[in-house]
Amino acid sequence: MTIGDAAKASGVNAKLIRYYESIGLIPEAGRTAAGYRVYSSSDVNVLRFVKRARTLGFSIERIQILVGLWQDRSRSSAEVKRVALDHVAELEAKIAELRAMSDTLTHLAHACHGDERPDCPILRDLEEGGGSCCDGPPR
Amino acid sequence: MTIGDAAKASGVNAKLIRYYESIGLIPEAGRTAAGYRVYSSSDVNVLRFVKRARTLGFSIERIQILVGLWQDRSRSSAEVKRVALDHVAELEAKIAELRAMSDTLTHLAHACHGDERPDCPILRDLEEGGGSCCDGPPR
DNA sequence: CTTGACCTTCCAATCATTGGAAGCCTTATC
DNA sequence: GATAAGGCTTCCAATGATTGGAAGGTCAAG
Repeated sequence: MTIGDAAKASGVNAKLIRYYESIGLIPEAGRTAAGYRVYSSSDVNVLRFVKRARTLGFSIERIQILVGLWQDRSRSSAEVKRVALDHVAELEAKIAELRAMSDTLTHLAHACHGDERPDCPILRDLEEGGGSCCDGPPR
Repeated sequence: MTIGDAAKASGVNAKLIRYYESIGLIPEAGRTAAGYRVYSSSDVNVLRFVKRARTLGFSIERIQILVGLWQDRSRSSAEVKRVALDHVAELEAKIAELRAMSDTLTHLAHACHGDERPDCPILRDLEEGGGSCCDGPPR
């Protein structure tokens, strides 16, 4: 299989496969006499694993670890679970951050007339640093 | 005020102030005879506006627009609101994406024993592409 | 033998921010 | 006046993951 075939079979862009190789996420592929990279179906399995892990938002660094655990028959599921839960914690932190942004902005936009007049609570918030306008009692 | 003073007053790193100037987000600062950048309190206000907007997750591109509207007395609040709501839509899309990742992983981790044995539903999901393991009926 | 589709490497851009290096300016102290 | 500290300047580079393009080699079919 050439890199293009492996790309189709795995769903990972050929360009990205080369990148993954360059950073050491996947091992260096074999080469034909002409210098073309050669892939086996087990290489494609690794690429599919990586793709699924990326879909779940794992960083390349964590995927390195996961691939290592995957191929280690003496792994403990506790190790895998810890990597996954570390990632979940990061996802939840990011979600909370975005949630706070969205809620603040939604609140401000709701208070904005949205007409032809220039007066706007959104700009007032940005101007004042979001300190204390319109907020309920602090808890 | 020097750039360091403006940084302290606005909360925006001096390095970042230079960057914002280089990309045209803020106008070029005046200079002393020796070439030092000079800032006024109104410059600091702009920096604070930018900082607050970044805190709310606005892209630099959108902040350009917001600063323009802020300084445009003939703006309509509808324009501001639209920019804000566009951003809210992006935030919500991102949140939904991360939510799906987190939920999937939480589910998988829950099904993982997390002990010394190698068997692990998380790795099985990554291996199989998350196709049909453990899912309820598709809707 | 030419065309087109593939492959190769290298460099660059994305987005916002941070870091360092090398060198100049200002201020304070000796 | 020398010197040291600390702030300022510019330029270059790195982050993370991915994508884009350019320039050139290779393979298969016609």
